Amino acid sequence: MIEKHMSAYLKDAEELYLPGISVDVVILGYTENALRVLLLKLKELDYWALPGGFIYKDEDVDTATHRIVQDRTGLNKLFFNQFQLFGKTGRNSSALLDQVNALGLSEEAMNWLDRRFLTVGYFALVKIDEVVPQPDILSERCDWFPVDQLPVTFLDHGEIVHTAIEHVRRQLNYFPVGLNLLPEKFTMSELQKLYECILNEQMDRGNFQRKMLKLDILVRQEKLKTGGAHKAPFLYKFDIEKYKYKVKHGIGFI
Amino acid sequence: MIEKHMSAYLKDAEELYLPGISVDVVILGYTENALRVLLLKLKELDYWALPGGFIYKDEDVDTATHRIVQDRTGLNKLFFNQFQLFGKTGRNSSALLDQVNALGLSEEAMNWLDRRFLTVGYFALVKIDEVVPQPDILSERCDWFPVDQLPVTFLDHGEIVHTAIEHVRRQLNYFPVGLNLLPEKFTMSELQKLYECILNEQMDRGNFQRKMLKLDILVRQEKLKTGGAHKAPFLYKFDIEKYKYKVKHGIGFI
DNA sequence: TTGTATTTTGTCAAAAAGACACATTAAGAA
DNA sequence: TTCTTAATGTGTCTTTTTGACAAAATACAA
Repeated sequence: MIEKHMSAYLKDAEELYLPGISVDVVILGYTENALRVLLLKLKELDYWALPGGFIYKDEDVDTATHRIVQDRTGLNKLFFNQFQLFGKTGRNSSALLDQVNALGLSEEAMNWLDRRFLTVGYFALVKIDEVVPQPDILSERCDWFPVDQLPVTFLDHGEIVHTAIEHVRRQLNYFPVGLNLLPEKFTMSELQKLYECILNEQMDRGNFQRKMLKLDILVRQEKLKTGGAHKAPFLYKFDIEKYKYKVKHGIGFI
Repeated sequence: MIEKHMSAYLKDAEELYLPGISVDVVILGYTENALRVLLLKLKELDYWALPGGFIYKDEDVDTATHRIVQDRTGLNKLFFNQFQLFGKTGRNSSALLDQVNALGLSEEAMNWLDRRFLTVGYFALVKIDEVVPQPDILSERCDWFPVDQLPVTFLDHGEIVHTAIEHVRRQLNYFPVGLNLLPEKFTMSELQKLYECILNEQMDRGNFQRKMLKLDILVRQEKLKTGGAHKAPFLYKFDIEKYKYKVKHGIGFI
C-alpha cells in the first residue's frame, strides 16, 4: 500500500519542489483544558508525524505552509508563524526508509527521500471545533494529542513540538492565542485555563480577572444560561481592534 | 577583479554546498552608546551586505554559521542564535548579477547563483573590541554601522537586520546581551545605556540600578579610578552562574 | 578652595501584585 | 420548597514594585 502512494506522491518531486527542504507544522488547538497538537499516523509505520510537505520551486515558504495547513484542517483563514529551521546533519528519512525499503519504493521516490533534509518549523493556532482533520496520502488517520502526552514520533517531531510551545510561551504577549484558540465567546475561567496551560502555572482567579480586564481588550456579553450547579458566568469577546493593536505592541500580560 | 574571485569561490559550489540555501549573520556589537552591525562592502558594487555563506552538504547549519562568523571576526567562542528563515520567492542575486554579468562570470558560477535562494538569518553578539573584522573574498572592506543608520544594503539585508533586532528586543530576558556585548567589567551607566539602545527607550537612573541589583546577577568590584571630573562609578561583573541560570529561565528585567 | 558633572543612595506616593474572604447564584438533592 | 454544592463576582488588606525626584558624595578642574 504505502509504497505505491509514496511513489505516486514523489514521482515528480525532483522537478516540482525545492530540494532538501521541507515544512513541518505544529498545529495547536485547545479544548477540554489541554493544549493539543494534530499528528498524523503514518500508514504501516509505528510513528506519528507532524503535518508537513514540500515547497514548490516558485512558492513562498509561507504560502506552502498555508497550503499544507489548509489541506489538513480545511481552514482557510488562519494564524501561523515560523519559529525555527531545523538543520542538523543526518536528518533524513532513513528510519522510515528502513521499514519501507523492502516494500519496493520507486527509484524516483528513493532518490528524492534518501538525502539530508532541512525542515522549517511553523506553528499554527486553530479553533479545534472548526477543524475537520484530513489525513494526507501517507497517513491513515490523524488525532489531537495533549502536548504533554505525545506518542512516539517520526524523527525529531517531538522535539519540534516542544520547541514550538516554548516559543509561544516566551512570546505569549505577541501572539493572538486567545483569539485563535478559544471560541468567539468564552468565560474568564476558560481564558485563565488556557493561559495556565501555556505558561504551565496556576494563577489566582480574582487576580487574573483584575489584570485581564485592566488590559481593556475584552467586551463583556450577557450571562451564560446553560451550565452546571453553580452561578452562571459572564461571557466575553475580544475587542478586535484593541486586541490586535495590543498584540502587535505586546499585550502586557506577562 | 570581482568576477575572477567570484568564479573561483563558486567553482565547485554545486558539488560542495546545499543548493538554494545560504546563511546570513547579523553580527551585533555595542560601543560608544550605539548598537552596531558588521557589514561588508561588496567589491565594485554599491551595496553593503551581511556576512554570509553557504552550508556544506554534511555540515550542521549551526556549524556553518559558526564558521562564517569566525572567519569574519576571528572569534572562536561566541554567542549566536538563529532567528528566521527568509523564504520569499524571487529572492536571488539577479540584482548583483545584472551588474556583474558584463564582467564575464564563469558558467559554473552563473548556474549556481542564478536561482532562488532561501537564507537562514542568524544574529551573533560580540564584544567589538575583541573583533578584528576580516572582509571576505567578495568584499573590499567591512565596517560597523549603527543599526539605525544603515547604508544601502544588498537585497533584503536591511530588513534582516531590523528583524533580528526586533527578535532580540522581544526576548531580551532570554539572551545574554550584557555578558556578550559589554567588556568584562562595566559601570551601571554602561549597562543602562545598552538596555536603552536595545529597547529604544530612556530609563530613570536610580530606578534602573535598583531593579538591576535586585536581580542578583551582578557582583560589585572596586571603584573605577580613571575618568572625568566627577565621582568615580563602581564597576560590576556578572555572576556567571547566577546569570546563566536566570537567562535560561528568563532574566525578569522587562 | 570652589565649582561642576556624575554617581550613589534615599524618600515618598502611586500602582500593581498576592493572598484571601464573603456574598451570589444556578442546578441538583432532600 | 428548601437546602446543599460548586463555581462565580466582587471586595479588602498587605506587600511589593514602580515612577518621579532629590539630597549627599566624590573626583577632577579651575
